[in-house]
Amino acid sequence: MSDKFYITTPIYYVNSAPHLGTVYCTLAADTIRRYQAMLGRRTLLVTGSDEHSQNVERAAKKKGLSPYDFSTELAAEFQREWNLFGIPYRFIRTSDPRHHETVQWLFGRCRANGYIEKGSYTGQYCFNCELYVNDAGPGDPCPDCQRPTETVTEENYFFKLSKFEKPLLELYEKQPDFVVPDYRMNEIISFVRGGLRDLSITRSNLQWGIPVPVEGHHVFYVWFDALISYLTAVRDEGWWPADVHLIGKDILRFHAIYWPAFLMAADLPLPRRIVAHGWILKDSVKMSKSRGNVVRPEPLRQVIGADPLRYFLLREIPFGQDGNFSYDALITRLNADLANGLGNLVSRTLTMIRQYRGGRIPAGTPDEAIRQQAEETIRAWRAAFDAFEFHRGLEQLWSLLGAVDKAIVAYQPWILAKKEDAESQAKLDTILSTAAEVIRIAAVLLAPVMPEAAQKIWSQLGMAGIVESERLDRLAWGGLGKDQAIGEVEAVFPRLDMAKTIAKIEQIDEAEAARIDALLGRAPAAESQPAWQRPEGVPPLAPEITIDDFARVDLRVAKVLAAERVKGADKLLHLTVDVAEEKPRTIVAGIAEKYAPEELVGRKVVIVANLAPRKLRGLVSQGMIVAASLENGPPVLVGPWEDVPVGARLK
RNA sequence: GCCGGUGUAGCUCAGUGGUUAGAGCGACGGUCUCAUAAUCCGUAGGUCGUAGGUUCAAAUCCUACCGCCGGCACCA
Repeated sequence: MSDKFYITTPIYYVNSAPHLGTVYCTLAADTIRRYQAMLGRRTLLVTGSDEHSQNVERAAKKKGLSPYDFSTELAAEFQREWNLFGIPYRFIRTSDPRHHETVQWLFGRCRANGYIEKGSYTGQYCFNCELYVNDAGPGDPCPDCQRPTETVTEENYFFKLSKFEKPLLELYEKQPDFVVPDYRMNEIISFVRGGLRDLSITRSNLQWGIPVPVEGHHVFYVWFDALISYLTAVRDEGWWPADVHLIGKDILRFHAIYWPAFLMAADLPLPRRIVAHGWILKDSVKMSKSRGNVVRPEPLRQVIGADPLRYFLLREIPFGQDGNFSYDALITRLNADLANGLGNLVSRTLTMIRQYRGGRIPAGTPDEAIRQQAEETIRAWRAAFDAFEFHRGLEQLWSLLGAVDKAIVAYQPWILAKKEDAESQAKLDTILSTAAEVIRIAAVLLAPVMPEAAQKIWSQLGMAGIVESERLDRLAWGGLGKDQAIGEVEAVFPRLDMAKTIAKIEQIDEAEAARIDALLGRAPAAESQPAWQRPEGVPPLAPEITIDDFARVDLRVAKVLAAERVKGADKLLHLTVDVAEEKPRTIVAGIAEKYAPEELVGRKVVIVANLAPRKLRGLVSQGMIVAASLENGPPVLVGPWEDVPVGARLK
């Protein structure tokens, strides 16, 4: 087993400020790092900022800053957040000259090994998403943002990803836990089995990026930039390879396929594991800027504290799965588990020790059942944390705490205290020392999850030193000092009032939202009247066109003669339509989810009649049906209000 | 359409062949008093998605179907 442990979070895109999702990932990484440190390893957590992109260029311009200065402000915002959360980290910025060097160096190695090739590429590009849209035709909208794509031809450098199909599959086979959870590993395997295409890794249409060391104006594609920061951060220091790349499930493919392929091409060691977590949903709905339901972390931290938030996120959400966040669930769980559970147990135990034993933890014979359960809990905790199943470890520990609460009631120490016989006094010593010992063990186990609270409990128990310098691999029953004097007793987890707590969070959130808008250079919401907001699902207007542009589009009224489902496709209908031509046309339309074939026959619809034919599922579609829809909404067919002969042109 | 997962008490989930199917939370009733209106006890009566099948015995294995989730394909 290695004595070092290097973990990374993604480097976060400076397009937005930290939100609950990034905080979740970073807190989890911090917990894993602390856990590993308590196993005696040298540890390092790297996080950072991903700064090169056209979006950043644009946002900076809007704010009147250079991309670098804009990014500097945002990078500072991230660092500030991690500082406030008490997370030790090393921060890497992609704009750092050291990083530029590393990327160019890696490019050089891949090239020298024959895995880089020059080629040209023509495709539909979405400037908003900075993505090529596979298989899109001219004028097609972007699948993600619905904005129109533009036809772009670039001479680019390609990474020969296709050569790594086999090596990657061998890697996955040899290391089935390369990707965690296992169902994500399966997804990756089946994706790679489906074949890999070479990857264009340079762009010539932006400036704000890392220059490719060749003639021309190329910069590197974001993924042949961002991923490499994991390497830049620790070059020549012996930390590489990373032990864990902790990421969100949305960027798994880049980490599990591209990244190992880049490293193989450059003859470098591969990271040991890619661990993908799920998304946090707000009230069961995905968080997004357009929905305006993004949860800002600062108000939560300020009102309930970093530790309780850490506990909630790791306990409530089975790691790897999507999880739900709501104020109600948060406060309910914190009150139940932390205030009523752990906090109250510490409080009642220490109070009894003070009242019945003068503030000294008596040396007693342990309660055997509790001792056994405690030792089992330590084992289970280790197993759960090694497998990134934090919620299971926490669950186990809490059932131990519950057992202690039950035992206290069974022993009735308040009655024992009033009896003077030796047997009663011995029993009193047993329950008090047993409870105190469990609390000591809990403090050590919890230290990676709630470092501050664990330290408080540790000190209240009268333990000397720093709880995090304890070794989890040596943790066992019986670590209390003889006749140890306890410290000052104080509530560690105050009970939260649901309504007041939520009100406080929302109040702080208002100011925080405004501060972040200003930081990102977004229009500040006018004070008197709220800024107009585009209704959900309504896409922004396409760029202006002239009448001539419009005249090039030939829209015609057509009548559906026949309709049937297309085999092997959910969304496609095969339509035969009459457009007053010599022969009826075939049109393949993606409306099968909304319209049954039989209800279409005989209807008059509008088609784009002069669209270049396109092959879909083996059928040649000669045109496109006009339908209206919101983003991701069902299409609604458009037809004439009054009857009009087929073949009529729309102008 | 293909691949994978999943469907268990109001909620979140545990339970991979064998006594009357469990936990936590929430709710209701009761209790102790060491404790943060905490703890503890009891109650809540869930066709274990549906229909078949295998078996002495199935929530647990098999088949089909339905719902949901994810990936891919496909579309807009």
